[in-house]
Amino acid sequence: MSTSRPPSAAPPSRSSAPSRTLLPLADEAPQGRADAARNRLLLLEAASRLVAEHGAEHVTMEAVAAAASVGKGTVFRRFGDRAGLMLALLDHSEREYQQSFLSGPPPLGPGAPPVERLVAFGMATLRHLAAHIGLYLAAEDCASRRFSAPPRAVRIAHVSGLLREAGVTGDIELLAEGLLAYLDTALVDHLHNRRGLPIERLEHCWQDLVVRIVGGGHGDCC
Amino acid sequence: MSTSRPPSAAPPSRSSAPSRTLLPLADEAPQGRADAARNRLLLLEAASRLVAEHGAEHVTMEAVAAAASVGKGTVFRRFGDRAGLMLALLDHSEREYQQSFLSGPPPLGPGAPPVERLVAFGMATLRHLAAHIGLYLAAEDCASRRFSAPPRAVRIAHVSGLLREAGVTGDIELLAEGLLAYLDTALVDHLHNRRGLPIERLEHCWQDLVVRIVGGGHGDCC
DNA sequence: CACACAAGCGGACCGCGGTCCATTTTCCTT
DNA sequence: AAGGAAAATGGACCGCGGTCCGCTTGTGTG
Repeated sequence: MSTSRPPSAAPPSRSSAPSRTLLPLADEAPQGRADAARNRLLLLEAASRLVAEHGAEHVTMEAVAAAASVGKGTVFRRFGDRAGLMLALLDHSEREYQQSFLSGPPPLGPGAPPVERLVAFGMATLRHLAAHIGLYLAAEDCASRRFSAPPRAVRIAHVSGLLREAGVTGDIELLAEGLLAYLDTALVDHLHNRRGLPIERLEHCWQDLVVRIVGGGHGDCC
Repeated sequence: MSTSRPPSAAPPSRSSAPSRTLLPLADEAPQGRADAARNRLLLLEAASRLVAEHGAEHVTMEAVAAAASVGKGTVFRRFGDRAGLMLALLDHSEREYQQSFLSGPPPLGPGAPPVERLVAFGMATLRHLAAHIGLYLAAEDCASRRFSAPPRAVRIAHVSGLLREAGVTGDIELLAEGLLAYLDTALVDHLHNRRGLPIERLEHCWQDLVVRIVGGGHGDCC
């Protein structure tokens, strides 16, 4: 795992998957051999079908390999591990979601006051998460994969920025972590899917949380 | 897993481990055969030693079984699964920790104003977590084991109660979940052990968080 | 004390994630 | 077109968590 490694392209993990910038980009295989790119597409297609059919949690790597008529080793070479494959499957919608709050129309995107953007961000995130919960759970299952993945970094940066814009004082970075913890995949799954709380209730509480934290932060109330 | 099961004692999971009340209690094996109780002790002792030697993350179930001179099946019969074993190892300190805020001296225990208790609770939790992080991570590794375990229920109830006492209005239950999310095992591990933030900084931000959330809740500032 | 039966035991077995490496394929160079 | 090296492949292999089931052992009963 640390001895000799090819100079570029596909180190331990994904080959052209999420890691270029902060926003993961996966679809194309800009460099590399033709058969590799073709197999990647075959695999994504097969995986997508299997996930749609049986749910992400029941899709094994071997099944994906078989469905794509490809060796098991190839799946791991292309995507690093199970989480990497799931992340690649999420790439499309994750990018759309990210762009919606990074450069989309207000109140989610730039143009609205930061508090409104923050509230809208939570709503969008909760809904995005709920829509793809299976894949996100599978992409974050083991330990602290969820903290190293690019999506989280983007969200942290975004929330931090909005808090700062909103004039919040204090440990912005940790405050952002704290806020974002409320939007944790497993927590949302637990509250919404296991305990049955409607998303609207989670959204409402998010709004409350934001108002309390931001509202108390720049002291314009006393 | 649902066909025929003995009438009492040890269903699928732990035999006499956490589940009696909300506070897990594990040590004794009140009912059951003598050799079972002896093996349970052997196993706990062996597991404890191995964890101390190699860290919880590197201790395999087979190794524990071997170290206790016992069959692998016995480990699973006694503790259900890996998480159950880790939880059993945590039982002692978890009980001490729980009692410290449920019935200990102020400001952690009853007697102090709720906001102070809440702040003290966060400090205690952060320190408790940091002290046993390896075991907690191992006890919560897979998916949403962390939401079903008794410890979490106790903490939620406690935080909810304090919020209510503090006169906070709104969706108390969800606010409690949100606050507690900041004290999530994996998050604390990430911030403290991976990113190197000192516990004091986490504590300070917890205090900030509590003040913002509670302070804005009963409107005595405007 | 003998007996019967449930409770307990252990290790073979399974499935899955992940690794390794001998072989094959692609593509660049001449 | 030929050659060769890097890149890619695939499936045997490993370790670990978890299950199963035939055998052993402790314990209450007559």
